[in-house]
Amino acid sequence: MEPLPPVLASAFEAAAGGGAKRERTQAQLVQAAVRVFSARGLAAATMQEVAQVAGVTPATVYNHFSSKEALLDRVAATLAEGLCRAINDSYAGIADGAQRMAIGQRRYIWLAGQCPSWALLLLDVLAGAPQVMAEIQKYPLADLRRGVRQGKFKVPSEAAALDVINGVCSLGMRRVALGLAAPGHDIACATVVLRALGLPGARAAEVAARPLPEFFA
Amino acid sequence: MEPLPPVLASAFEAAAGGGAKRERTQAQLVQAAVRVFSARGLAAATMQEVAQVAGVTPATVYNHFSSKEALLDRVAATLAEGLCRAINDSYAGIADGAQRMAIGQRRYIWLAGQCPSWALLLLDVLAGAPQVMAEIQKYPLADLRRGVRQGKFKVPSEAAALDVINGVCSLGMRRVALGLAAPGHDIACATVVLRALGLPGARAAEVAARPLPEFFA
Amino acid sequence: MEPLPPVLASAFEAAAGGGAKRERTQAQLVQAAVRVFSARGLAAATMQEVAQVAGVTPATVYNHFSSKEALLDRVAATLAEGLCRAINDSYAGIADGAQRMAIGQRRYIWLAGQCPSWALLLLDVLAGAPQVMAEIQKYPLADLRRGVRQGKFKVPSEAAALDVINGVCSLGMRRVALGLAAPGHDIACATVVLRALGLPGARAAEVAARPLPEFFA
Amino acid sequence: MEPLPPVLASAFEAAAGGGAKRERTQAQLVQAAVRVFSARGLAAATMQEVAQVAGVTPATVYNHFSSKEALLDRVAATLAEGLCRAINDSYAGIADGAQRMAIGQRRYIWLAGQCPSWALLLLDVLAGAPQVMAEIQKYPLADLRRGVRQGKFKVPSEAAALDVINGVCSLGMRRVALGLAAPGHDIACATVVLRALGLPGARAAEVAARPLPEFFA
DNA sequence: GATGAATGAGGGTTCATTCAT
DNA sequence: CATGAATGAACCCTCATTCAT
Repeated sequence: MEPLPPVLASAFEAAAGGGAKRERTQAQLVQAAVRVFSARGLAAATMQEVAQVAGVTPATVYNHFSSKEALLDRVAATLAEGLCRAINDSYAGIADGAQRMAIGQRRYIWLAGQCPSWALLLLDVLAGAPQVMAEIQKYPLADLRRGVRQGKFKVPSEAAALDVINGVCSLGMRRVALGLAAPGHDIACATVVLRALGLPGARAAEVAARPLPEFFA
Repeated sequence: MEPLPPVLASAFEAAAGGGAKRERTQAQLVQAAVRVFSARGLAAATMQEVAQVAGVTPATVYNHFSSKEALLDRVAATLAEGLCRAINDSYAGIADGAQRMAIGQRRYIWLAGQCPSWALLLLDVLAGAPQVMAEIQKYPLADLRRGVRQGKFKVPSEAAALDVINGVCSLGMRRVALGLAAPGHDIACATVVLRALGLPGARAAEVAARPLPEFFA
Repeated sequence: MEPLPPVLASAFEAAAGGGAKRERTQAQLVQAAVRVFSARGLAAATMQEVAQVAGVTPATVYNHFSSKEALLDRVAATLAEGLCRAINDSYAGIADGAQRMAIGQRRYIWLAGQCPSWALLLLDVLAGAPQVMAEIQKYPLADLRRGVRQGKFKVPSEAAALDVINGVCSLGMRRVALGLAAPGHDIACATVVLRALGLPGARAAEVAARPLPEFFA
Repeated sequence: MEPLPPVLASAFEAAAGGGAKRERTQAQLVQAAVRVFSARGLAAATMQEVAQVAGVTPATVYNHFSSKEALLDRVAATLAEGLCRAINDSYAGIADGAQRMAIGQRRYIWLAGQCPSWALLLLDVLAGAPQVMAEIQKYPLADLRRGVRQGKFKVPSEAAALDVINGVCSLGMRRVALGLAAPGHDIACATVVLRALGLPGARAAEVAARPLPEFFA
């Protein structure tokens, strides 16, 4: 089984590095779960293999997570929040809501190219963990509102705006992760999203194509 | 278990009404599968319950579909193609690519409000039947190209355009099916999609809000 | 699936060539059964595949054979009696009981080298069809008694003699069919059998090594 | 269902008496399997009945044996090695290769009379477990080579010799187990085998008829 | 005589989960 | 806290067999 790609590994480091033993064990279990879920697919993955990959017995997994679903939720939360924060931090210094939005779109899609199987896992677990999905909506929502406040975005409704932001991001990631995308798909996606949010076409293309800030995941 | 909503029932009628017994039985099985998959969820549904709902023995199901996956594929194809065609037919008389696109978006989202559980099932089965998903892409793709030829759409890439079309449609349907959407979400979604495809904001809103043609599913 | 080897095909010809249609159909079914049983193994073979190979429906098979076991019995009988008679006929002109015995041993083992999968099938079906096995005992038993009458064989009991005759023949065939035998295994087997039946060692080896009469199966 | 005959029971005792629980459970499962396989026949036996007879659930059986075939292999190995060793030990003090060979033949055939259903099971499982069969060949092979070294046996090939040894033993056991043998079949079989291996007739009969050493299975 | 369709019965196998130690 | 062992509950799937047409 391939090792965790570096770009994602840091998402687990905070937890794994924490002092308490219980936290460290749980972090190991989550890592094992990520690998098993990713390798086998959500439905086909078994608790027994998670335990085996983590180097413990199934009973131990249940000492930390009361059910498979609970473990899934934790995986979803860990993956999503780690990534969201890392990506959000990467453009902390940028004020323009439109540019922030474009960077977010492009980084997620870029990530899908860097570690495809993990991206597909992320999409899968989020589809099954709605409350986690709701939780991480705060990041795009904040950028959306910032853009609106700045007069750059103008949208019929926040709901429709979120649907386009998340919808394009999901499908763009999937397309890239499956190797079906041409180069520059991230920029194209960012462009259509910005236009959907109300930027004029030329301006959308320009903002979407700006160089990405560095990203330390 | 709720009965098949009328708007979807016609998708099965051709098959169910056909003369040959084999076809009739298969149509019954597909109907039963739709109900069971929808009620239990894709993963939790069992062939035994499908058989029971269809009024046959499990062995009979396997006489017609060699595996659960084969049955799922057929359900996906039946649902998707039936709907796609019905919706497409509903705006056959409309020449404007942008308006056709808006009608498509809105009809799918409207449908999610009419029969939420079927809509969620549709989204689920399509996620697991990529070849069916690919097959039905021809409908939005045709409208997209029509709009481009008419000079109404201008997109960075067909791939990005399809991602926005499908992404917004999926999330919009889900939001409506889950009862999380405000009234008019269909129009809002159509608006953002049209803008993403290059229509100026005002024009997008106007086209998206035009009255829908009648729909006989 | 490989065709029936010529050396065995004739075993079915009498039946297949017979005038009545019912007989011809049954002969086709038996041929199909031989191929399926041989290809899949007795336990794994299914009536449905037999039907398919024979080009009929399963129900038709049951019009001719009341059960799988009945079909198996017929296969056993057809194979065994066809072979026994052909081999027996091949040394009809030889009076010496010892030589007849040696020829029989060697022909069966030679056959296992010519068509291994059929030989293994024969061994399998005979193991499961004791009455057929009993029926074909008459051939070696006749040669045994002939040898005894001629004063060439001297055995503690007919039962022990049959056990050695059949035991060596079975294992020798299996060994050859599995490709585990050195050249000349047929002669070696015939030699030990003749010795077991009372021939002095040198004479056993000489008789066992005599040229085989022609064989038209 | 008849209990394990004492003469075979000891083959399981070492394992059953062992301290570790896992080993004890496996020994129970093997015992249960022996009884079920023997009562129902190899093909018709089910894991569920094995579990029931062992007093556990089917899942437990699969905790110890990954498949029905794995269980069968273990049964074959346990039966065969236990018996082989016990019989071999019973004539440990005898130097004469011919006599050792005769004792082996007779003991196996005697055993078939003592516990017929177990003998038939043994023959069945060995037919389906070639690697176990190969493993236990070392016992007769050693005696064969010993006899050859002692100048008592003279055989055309080891392969033919093994075929006669095993062939007669198998058929002799089966005949006795099925109740088809006259008294003294064991001696008759041993006689023909010794003659096949090169002993002169009179000497073969004398050696084969010597009293058997005691046997504590 | 042949068939299309259906089935009854059950088999092997899996896996989330529990509990005494 | 971790474990070894066990389990309950089903599931998917198979196949010999039947019967109206």
